Amino acid sequence: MKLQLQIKMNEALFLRNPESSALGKNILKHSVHLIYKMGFETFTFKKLAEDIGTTEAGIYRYFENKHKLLVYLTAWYWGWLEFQISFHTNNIKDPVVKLKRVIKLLATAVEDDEQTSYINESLLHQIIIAEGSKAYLTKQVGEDNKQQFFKPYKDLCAVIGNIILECSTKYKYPKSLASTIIEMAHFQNFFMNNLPSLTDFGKTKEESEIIAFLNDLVFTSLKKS
Amino acid sequence: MKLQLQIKMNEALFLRNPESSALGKNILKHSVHLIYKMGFETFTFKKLAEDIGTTEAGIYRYFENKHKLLVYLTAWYWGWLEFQISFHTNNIKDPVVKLKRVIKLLATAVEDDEQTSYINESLLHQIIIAEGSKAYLTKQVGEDNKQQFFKPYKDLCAVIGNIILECSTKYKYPKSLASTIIEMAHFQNFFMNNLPSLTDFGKTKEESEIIAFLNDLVFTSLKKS
DNA sequence: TATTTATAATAGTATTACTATCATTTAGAA
DNA sequence: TTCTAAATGATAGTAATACTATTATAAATA
Repeated sequence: MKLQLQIKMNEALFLRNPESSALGKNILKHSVHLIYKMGFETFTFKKLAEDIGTTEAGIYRYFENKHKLLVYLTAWYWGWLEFQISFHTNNIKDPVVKLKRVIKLLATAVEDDEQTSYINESLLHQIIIAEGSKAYLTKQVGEDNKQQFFKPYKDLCAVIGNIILECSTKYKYPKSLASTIIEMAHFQNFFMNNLPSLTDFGKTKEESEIIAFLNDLVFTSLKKS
Repeated sequence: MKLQLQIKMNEALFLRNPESSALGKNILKHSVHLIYKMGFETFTFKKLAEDIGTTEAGIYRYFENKHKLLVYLTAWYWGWLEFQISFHTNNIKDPVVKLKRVIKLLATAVEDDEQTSYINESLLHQIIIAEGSKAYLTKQVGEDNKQQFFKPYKDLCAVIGNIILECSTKYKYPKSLASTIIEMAHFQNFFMNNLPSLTDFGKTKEESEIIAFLNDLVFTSLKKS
C-alpha cells in the first residue's frame, strides 16, 4: 500500500487548486525547480510557462501572482514539516529528546521523497532558506495574515513552543524561542554557505554544527530556568 | 561645534557618490521615506524621481538599480550602528554590561537625529527590520559579497562576537550567537508587530520584552559555558 | 570668460505583470 | 455514444517597470 500525504491548503491561496490537475501539479513542480535555480526575483510566470510548455495565461488561472505562489509553497512546506515532526516525535515521551529531534529536522537538508508528491522537498527546503522570509516581509503581511496564509507557520511555532514548555514549565519565552529556532536553523545555514564569517561553521560547512549550536542555545536556556 | 558623522561607503555601491550633491542627498532621504512608506517591492525609481521632483534618469546616474540602493542603505545603517555601539560602550570595562548595551541598541527604535544627516535613522531602522534581509537573500549574494558589500554587517558581527568572547572565553559559537542576536532583535520586532503569535510579546508590543528575551537567551548561554 | 560637469527634459526599448478573447481539446453526464 | 461543460492552448493587448540614450540647459570651476 502506498500512502499519499495530502496537505490541506488554504483555498484563498489559489484561483484553481493546483493539486487537482496535471497542469497544476506541473506548476508546483516546475516552480520549485525554477525558483531554486534562479531565485525568486528573477523568476517569472512567463519563464515558468515556457519551462512547463504552457502559456503564461495558463499559470494565471491557478495563481493570482508569484507572491501567492511563494506563500503557497512556504505554507505547504510548513504543513509538511509539521507532519514530519509529529511523525518523527511520535511516541517519544521525553520532551528534551523530542525538542532535539525537532531541531534536527529543522536544520537538516531533507532527502527528497520523489514518490511522495510532485514537490521536491529537498529543493523546497533550500527555497525556504533563501526565499522563505520574503513570504511575510511585505507591506501586505497584515492582510495576508488576516486571510490565514501563515497559519501553518504559526501552528508549527505553537507546536514547538509547547514542547519547550514541556521541557521547562517556567520558561518565559516559548514562542519567541520557537520562532528563533526555526529562523536560525535556516539563517545560519544560509550564512554558513554564503556569508560564512557570520557563523562559526565556515570551515566545515556542516549542518551538524548548526544543530550543535542550536541545541546549546536552547538547552542552556531551558536548564537554567 | 557641530560634528557630522561621515560613514565611509564602498564605492562600488554607487555610480556617483550620493553624499556629494544635493540631488544625491535627496535620493537618500526620499528613498528612506518611500521605502518605509510603501515597501521595497512597490518602490520604484520612477516614484522616487517624482517624489524628489527630478527624473528617473537622474536617479540612475547615482544608483545602478534599486537593489544597489537597498544594499547601500543597509550598509550605511550597519556602519552607523557600529559607530553607535562603539560610542555607547566606550569606557565600559565589564563585557557583560557592554553586551547588554549592545542588545539594547540593536533592539531599540532609535530616536531620529534630524541634525546629523539627510538620513532619518529611525525610519531606516524600520526599513532594516522589514527589508534588511532582502539585501543578501538573493542569487547574487556571492558576487555582492566578493565586492565587500556586506562588510559593515560582518564587521558589526565581529565586534559583537568579540564582546561575547570577552564575556566567556570558552563559548564555542561567538559569531553565530552574534548574528542570531542581530537578526532576532529585528525579526522578533517584526513578528511582534505583524505576526504576534510567533512571539511572547503580542500583548504589550514592548521592545523592552524583546531585550529581556535576548538577554535571557544570551546570558544563560554564556554563564553556563 | 571659457569649459567642464551636473541636471532636466524627452524619447525609446525590452521585460514584467497582468487581462481578455476565442478556438480546441478533454472529461464527465445523459 | 453524444452532448455539454470545463480546462487548456493560442494569440493579442495593456500598463507599468527597469532600464539606456540624446540633447539642451544650468551651475560650478578654472
